[in-house]
Amino acid sequence: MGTTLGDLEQLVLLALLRLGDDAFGVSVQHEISARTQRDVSLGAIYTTLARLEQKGYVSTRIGDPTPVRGGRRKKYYRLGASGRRVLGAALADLRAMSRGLTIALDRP
Amino acid sequence: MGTTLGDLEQLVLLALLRLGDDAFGVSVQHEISARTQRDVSLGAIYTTLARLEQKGYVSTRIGDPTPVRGGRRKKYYRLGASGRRVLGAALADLRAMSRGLTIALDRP
DNA sequence: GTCTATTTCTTCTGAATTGTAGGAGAAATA
DNA sequence: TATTTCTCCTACAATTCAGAAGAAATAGAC
Repeated sequence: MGTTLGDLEQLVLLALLRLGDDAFGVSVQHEISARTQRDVSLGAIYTTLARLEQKGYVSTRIGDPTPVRGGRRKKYYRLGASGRRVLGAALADLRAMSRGLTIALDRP
Repeated sequence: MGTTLGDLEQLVLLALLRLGDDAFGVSVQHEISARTQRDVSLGAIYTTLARLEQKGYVSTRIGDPTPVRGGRRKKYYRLGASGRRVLGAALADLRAMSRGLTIALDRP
């Protein structure tokens, strides 16, 4: 049981960073689909979030209900110190491997 | 069964790019362990290479025996056009998700 | 030359981890 | 009660992983 992250785990953790205090299941899905070419199902998002929580990489809190029809209480996720560290390590590894390789990297 | 890459697949493909004409199982492992903090077993490297070949992302050729004791013939791997494209897409997604963050993928 | 030892590299195998989709369920307002 | 939003559950597919076994090459002894 190493400390490495899968590729979806990396994307989800990055989404948490971007979203700050407004990171919950649906908004994470939106963030990923808006910025990448991947369309990930909500089920995949939630199972990934649950696993990251179980590993201690993210913490959660239950939000207040919103005055919107159907506005169920959201479960907010937040990146913890260990999660940030592991994510940084994963990205650092990719950076190290791709350093100097302008060919593959700058290709849109 | 999409066209997404696992995180080890990404590292292996990057290693192939770096190694050029000298990419075989053991050298891929060396390249990754030399540049990253990950220590990946040879078995993991070979299963990943085989899967990438099966997907058509890499091509292979069998090399000549080398004049070294134990110099078994190597199986050389080379990144193909589709592999390069998929790798570029995976890295582009990560870049898009980390753009603007201090933890960014392309931080100097 | 042939046999054996040794080294290098590859392949196999089974298990653990991670990724995935779809639908059921819960919780909120109208 | 109806409707909407969001979460959770479940089952399976794909990827990652380590360790052991296997194959292929040279070197040295005889």
